[in-house]
Amino acid sequence: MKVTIKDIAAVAGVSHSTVSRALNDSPQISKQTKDKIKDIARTMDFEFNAGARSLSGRKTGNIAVVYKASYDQFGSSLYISQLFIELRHFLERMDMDAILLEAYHPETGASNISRLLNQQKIDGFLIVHDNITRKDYDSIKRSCLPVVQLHLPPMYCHKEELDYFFTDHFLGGYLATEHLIKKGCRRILTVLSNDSDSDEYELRTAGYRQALEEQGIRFEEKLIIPVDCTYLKGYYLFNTIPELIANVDGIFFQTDIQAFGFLTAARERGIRIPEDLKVVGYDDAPICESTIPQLTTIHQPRRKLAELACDRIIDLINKRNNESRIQEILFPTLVIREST
Amino acid sequence: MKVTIKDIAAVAGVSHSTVSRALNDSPQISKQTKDKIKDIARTMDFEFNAGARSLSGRKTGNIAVVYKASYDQFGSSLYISQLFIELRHFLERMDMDAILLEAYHPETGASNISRLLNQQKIDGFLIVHDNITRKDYDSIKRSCLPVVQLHLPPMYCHKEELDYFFTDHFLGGYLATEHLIKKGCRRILTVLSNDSDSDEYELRTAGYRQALEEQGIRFEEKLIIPVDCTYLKGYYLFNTIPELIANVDGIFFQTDIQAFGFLTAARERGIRIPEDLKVVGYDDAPICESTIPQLTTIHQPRRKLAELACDRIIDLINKRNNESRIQEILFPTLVIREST
DNA sequence: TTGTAAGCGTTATCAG
DNA sequence: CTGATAACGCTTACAA
Repeated sequence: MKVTIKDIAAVAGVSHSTVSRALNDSPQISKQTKDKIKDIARTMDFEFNAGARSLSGRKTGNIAVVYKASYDQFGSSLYISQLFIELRHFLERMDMDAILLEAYHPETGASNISRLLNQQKIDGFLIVHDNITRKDYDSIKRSCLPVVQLHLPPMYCHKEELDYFFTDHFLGGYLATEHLIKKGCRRILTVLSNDSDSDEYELRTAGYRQALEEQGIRFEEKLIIPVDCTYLKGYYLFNTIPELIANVDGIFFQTDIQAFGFLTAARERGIRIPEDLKVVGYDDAPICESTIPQLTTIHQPRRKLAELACDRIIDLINKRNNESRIQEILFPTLVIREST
Repeated sequence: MKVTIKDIAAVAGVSHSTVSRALNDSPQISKQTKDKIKDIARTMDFEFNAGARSLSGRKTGNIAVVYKASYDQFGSSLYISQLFIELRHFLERMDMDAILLEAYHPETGASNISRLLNQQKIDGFLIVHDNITRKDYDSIKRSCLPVVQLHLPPMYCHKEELDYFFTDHFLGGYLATEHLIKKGCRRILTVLSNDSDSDEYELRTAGYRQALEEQGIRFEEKLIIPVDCTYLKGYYLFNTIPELIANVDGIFFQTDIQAFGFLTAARERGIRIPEDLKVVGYDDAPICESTIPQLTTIHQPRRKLAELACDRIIDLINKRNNESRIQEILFPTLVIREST
């Protein structure tokens, strides 16, 4: 049935250890036998048995992509699901299989991290979750499996101990606001998500504030509006805070979807964007090109982030450059379209 | 380091085979020793080594969720990514890990199905892909691993050979159209995706046609409009086919996102929905509740589909009721909101 | 350059 | 009811 290295050995007329060495490109096998064996393996459709391989100390070829249960709710998930797609793409190109799972069991609360660790099912962790317990980070460290933290900094672990790749949300907020100011805005509202579970919005707001103050514009608490991260909340902003909108010449939406709803409502009310009011979004979701006018936004370098994270985890698995941590904060960029 | 059944055996003062039996709930072990051993295992944070387990004939605890590369493009992906979330939820509750991957390697074109099969990495396949080669289905069958086909029927395999769960796209098209007719529409346009890669739209259109003809309404080819599956294409329908829209009293959009764009444009033009024109969508994406007016649509039972598929694959893995195939076509349902 | 043999952690068979 | 022991497929000293 399943072809093993012994089968290949029989066909090639060598021992199974020679086959193992040949297929693993051991330097101590002559090119000739290597080629012969590889040829046979190919024609026999051979693949190493994953279980046996991991048992005898090799790698499993699996990487766990650990995410937060709340990402599954629609809304916050747009950016994240795009990020996962990128991650899978890069892992696939590196011949790694991705096990995608929530960090904690939805019913029992048991840690999937420690389960995978103990089951020895994987070679490393990509963590897209800011709320992993200190205990879990410690278990991972004890196991000596590599971890790369993505997207958000961990709450219960010192960042210094980890390899990570984040994007600079402060800078994103700064860039968006600076752009509005450059375009002549003097009174700028910012709308953010009231998702209390994550502090990226705080950082963006801090960047917003800094840009204002650098340009000598007074920062006002009341111009910070937290609402649900939905199209409709953006749409109905005219109803919820009419007096604020009337007295403002620029709005920085911290999610594209909110901006989308707002732009639609503005058009219906005959408010000209960008002439009467300028609007910037955040994320550069595909939907940005669908808005009318097209939305100026902050691009999060999700592909680059995925690529760096995948390259790094593979390096760590192969024990390359693993003496010190690599920690990088990627810069978001401003994408100017029609709404400013 | 890693705790094994031998470690537990040492602590318990029994042989490692007793431990194995106890933890696997073998009936031939006394309740007393069983409890003792399970206790020790728990306090030692024991988990079976996955590799060793699968080597010696047991299951891997992994299920492959195989999808089509084109699903990663935004647009078609909304429904699919929701379906994946549901699948992961159910698998997780059954203590199975999901390996999510494209059917064919994006660069080499090599089959991931046969790779996983030969590597013996998984216990079964959930296939969300209508274009798997006959060869791959044959390999799976030869391996005796269970498969469940979801969402779409396979093109290169007789459906009779498979367990599957689909939804009835014909019925969906029928229900949408019948509803419009009941609401008084006599001239009904249908807008579908021009994604040539999949025949769900043909089926929906056939259902549309049948509903028309049953009610004695003439079917007209020119009322079938294939466009890209995007918000903007829906929005600009007024520009692309103005004369058709002017002469129609109902539109059946075969994707919600197109309907969404259209509703926005209609509102801007002062066309009253549903008074002047009635609109039905398809999918029941979360976005339906965000449209103004809220969109009447066809709900695809994605949760039920995921649940049935996961239950079935687990049964098959455990060799329960596996003498014959289970094949079920789920009924979509009409969700009436404000647009009709 | 290649072969032999031990070992990885588990399950299963066979005795007792 | 429990314990030895072989076997699963692979890697890796150690020998030749």
